[in-house]
Amino acid sequence: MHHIISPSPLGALDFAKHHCKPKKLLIVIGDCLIEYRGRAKSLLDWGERIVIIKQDGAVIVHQPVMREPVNWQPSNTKTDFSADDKKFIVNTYHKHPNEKMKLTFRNVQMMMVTSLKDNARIVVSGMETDIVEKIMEKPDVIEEGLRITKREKQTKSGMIDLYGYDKKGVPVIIEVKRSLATIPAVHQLRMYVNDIKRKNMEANIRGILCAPRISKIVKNLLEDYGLEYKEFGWVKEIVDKKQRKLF
Amino acid sequence: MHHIISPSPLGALDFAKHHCKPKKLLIVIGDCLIEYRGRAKSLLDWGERIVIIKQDGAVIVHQPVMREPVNWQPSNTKTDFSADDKKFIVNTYHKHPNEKMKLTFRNVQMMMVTSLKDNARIVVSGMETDIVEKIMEKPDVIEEGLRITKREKQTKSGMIDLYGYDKKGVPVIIEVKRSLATIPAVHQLRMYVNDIKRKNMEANIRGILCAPRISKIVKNLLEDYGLEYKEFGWVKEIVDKKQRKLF
DNA sequence: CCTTGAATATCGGTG
DNA sequence: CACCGATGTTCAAGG
Repeated sequence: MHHIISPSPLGALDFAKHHCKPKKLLIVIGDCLIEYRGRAKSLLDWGERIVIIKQDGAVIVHQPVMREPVNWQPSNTKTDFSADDKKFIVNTYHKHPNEKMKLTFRNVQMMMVTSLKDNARIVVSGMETDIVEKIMEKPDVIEEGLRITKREKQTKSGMIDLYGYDKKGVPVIIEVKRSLATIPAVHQLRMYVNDIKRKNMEANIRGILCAPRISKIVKNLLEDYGLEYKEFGWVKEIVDKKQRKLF
Repeated sequence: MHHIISPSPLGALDFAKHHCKPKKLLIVIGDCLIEYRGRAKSLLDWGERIVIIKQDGAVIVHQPVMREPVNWQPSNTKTDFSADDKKFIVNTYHKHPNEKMKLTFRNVQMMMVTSLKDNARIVVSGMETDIVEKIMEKPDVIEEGLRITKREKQTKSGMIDLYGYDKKGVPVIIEVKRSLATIPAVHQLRMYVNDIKRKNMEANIRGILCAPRISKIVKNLLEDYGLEYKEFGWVKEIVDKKQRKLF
């Protein structure tokens, strides 16, 4: 791990050239102006930010607030450095899509280079897949007597999450949302149901939107279209099952 | 700006307690294990990462690769520190939604505290709003003789982007997508058209999906529902207009 | 490679 | 506060 405090622009360039090799991670903190051009175009006026150039070439720029980076480049971005006696400049280039970002520093507070070792992969649970799996395993959580026959069935209108029959043998289509269900989700479910109705020449098909909660407008839409809502509350049980071995 | 290299766990705690006050920004680089519980649940095994605690309380954790943080907390998160002679521990708590994240460090490479000043706001152009504005200004880019009468009109099914009449006086509904148009977008447009048809007792209403490109499945869907597609090519002109004063 | 949909999405605007 | 849609969304999975 190497670092330098308050280098001059040429000092910063020297540090970058000397230490910043492939597979190294560089952090620069300083006062910069940022121009981006690619899928869109942006300009960010002077201000003090943190810039991280990661070991895979990804570049992220953080202002002192907010979770999101204000500017960035994805993995496999090429970076080069230049300077004169007033400015230290970082240029980044990416292909497919073509994008470039230029950072012009008029002051650098600190730079550091290191190489981090991290082979761990995060394990997350409680997401839509987990909920779908839970319903597959034990369809009674939706409705007594429900049988699931297919998962992620392809239709002309897109993919549906679950397909099966209720205890009376009526076909049931289920769309799962792990958070607040949206209006497009209702339209999507309605299209699924219509497609199946048309295809099977079958008028009696149920569509169920399964989510922890829905807004009033979504509730009304479902009613208008003869669709149903099943609240699938907080998935504590699912999370605990998957995480038992982790914690 | 203060920093410390390779502190012991208790040294790290001392540094954090001494320097980390509100409105300060803290960076910790070290080997840690991370547990998160909130909307979902996650576990990340030991590895070397960069942790940034921002001046608004946001916390982001970056592995040495990828653009996205592996773990995080949003703005207004509370953080506290503790340690024993083996471990340095960072606990973070957030409300609405309730979430907590615990970082356990078994080694710290570096810590630094600073306070960054950045009042700049990024200016981005080339996005959907710009495209909608462009069409408002000069509807001929969509079709000769088109008149736009309303923007972001509220309907029962949601919001539509643009509403107007073609040169023959036929009502036209336009949905704008700045990138690849999705299947839900088609459903949405279809619902808009149906709503207006029903409300106005008017059978002849056109729906146009406006996007730089569409997939085959979306093209087929549009045809099935009697909707239209208008390619709105790369928005260089728009970008240039808005950015002329910036660059 | 392209297409599709999820995300601890995040974030801003509006009622 | 809840709701809604855009994002330079990013990312992984499947065809």
